[in-house]
Amino acid sequence: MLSAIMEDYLKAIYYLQGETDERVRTSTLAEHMGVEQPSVTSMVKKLAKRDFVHYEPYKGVVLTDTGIPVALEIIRHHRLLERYLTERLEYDWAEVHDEADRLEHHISNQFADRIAEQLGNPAVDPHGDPIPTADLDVSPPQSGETLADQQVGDKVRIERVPDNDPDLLRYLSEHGITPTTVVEIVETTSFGMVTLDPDGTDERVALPEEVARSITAQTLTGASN
Amino acid sequence: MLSAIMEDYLKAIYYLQGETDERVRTSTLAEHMGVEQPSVTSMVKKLAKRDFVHYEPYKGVVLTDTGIPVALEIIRHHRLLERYLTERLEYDWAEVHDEADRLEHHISNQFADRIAEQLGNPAVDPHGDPIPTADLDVSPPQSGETLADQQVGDKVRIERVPDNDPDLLRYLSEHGITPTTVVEIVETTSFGMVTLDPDGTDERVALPEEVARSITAQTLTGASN
DNA sequence: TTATAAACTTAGTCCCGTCTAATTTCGCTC
DNA sequence: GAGCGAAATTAGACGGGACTAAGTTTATAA
Ligand SMILES: [Mn+2]
Ligand SMILES: [Mn+2]
Ligand SMILES: [Mn+2]
Ligand SMILES: [Mn+2]
Repeated sequence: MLSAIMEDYLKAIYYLQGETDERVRTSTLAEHMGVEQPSVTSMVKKLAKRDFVHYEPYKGVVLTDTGIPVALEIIRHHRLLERYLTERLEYDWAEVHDEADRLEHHISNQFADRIAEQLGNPAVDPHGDPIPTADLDVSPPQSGETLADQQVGDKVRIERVPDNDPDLLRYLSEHGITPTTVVEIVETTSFGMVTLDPDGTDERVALPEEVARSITAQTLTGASN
Repeated sequence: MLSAIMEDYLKAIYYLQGETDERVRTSTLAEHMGVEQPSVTSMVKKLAKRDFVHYEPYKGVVLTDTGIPVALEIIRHHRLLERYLTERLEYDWAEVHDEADRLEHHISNQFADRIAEQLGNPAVDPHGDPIPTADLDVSPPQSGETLADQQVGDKVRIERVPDNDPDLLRYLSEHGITPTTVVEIVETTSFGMVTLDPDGTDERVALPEEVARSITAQTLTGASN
């Protein structure tokens, strides 16, 4: 009916168009999928012919109302699998992404619903990303803020971390940083380094600003308090 | 590395060549895979070039020592998944086959080992088929006998049932026939009907001889006792 | 307003796994 | 050992998804 590859394209388009429904450019999609641009052009034409995306040559693509639920279904599968693997099959949160990225295309909705039930219908995956419900409602991001937006002295609660970099995930969990962790910003430098103090420990954790910008967090108290 | 389709061919060849290492003919394989003969010829050439099978034109194929472990790995995945789905995710034994037949190609060995561990390394799947161990040892069939080989009055213990016919599986479980069930043969007819009495109940269960021949069973006591 | 670089699409090729139609080989009977 | 039907193979095509090379379009900036 719809190949695993096509599903990955739809998922990527969903992710890249973000909240703002921006058109996703061929080059962006090519970069993200790890293929050359002509492969993308050829694929988006097929997706457009089957009405999963609006495609305007030279302008990019946007998901249609047909495409969105397909993307959300796959995302639901992915995040439920990640949660199930970590909670029930003793996977480390750094390992789950690749396994989930394959299996998401091959489990039935029944399978997804069963593991959701086993887990008590969790709202978020191990990286803090929201899990769409069975009828594909997805909660909006709690805040748009990232660790890079903070001032020295701010205390913030980590919301979500990127899920596709095992090394980073291992580093973060080794230093006690996971979603719901509270950290204080202890230093920011002009050359792009952010230093954190997790939870009231004395440990310092340093992150490049680009990484800090990929971690979202909710402000608890400002430096002014 | 090896496509899901190729894995299914190898699994089919393993199944069809059976214990006896008979050559599997193109037509048999085509029938079993639900494809036309030229598709099989073309595929077995590819498998032969990659040394998974010995192929002799017009004579058929046999798995090589390279091909056998690949087939066994997939069979291990399949049967572990069936067991996991029935035991942990509330699937009915009639439903598990199709889900397992897809997922078997996409779970990692790590995933398989984890669910095996969760289940306590079971020896058989829900249909009574042996599950190869992590190092791919597979126990030989307990006996070669089937329900069609029995005499009236014999008591036998059901060993394994075919796993790919949901209607049959539903029928059997509704009438209390599963692996390890003990049944008595109460009637066999010249026109190919076998009637059973499960376990000491008064219920009669009738099966066509062809179906009876697909169910293996171990003789407990003969009519002469 | 036009030149130029970057982005994008088109054209053509390849491998995969399937198909139909045509041909060859096998195995058996006479 | 010739003939014949069944089984298998070869030939050629197609859709999926990728690639490289070549040609367009767009955006930008002189
Ligand atoms: Mn994927
Ligand atoms: Mn995740
Ligand atoms: Mn399969
Ligand atoms: Mn089975």
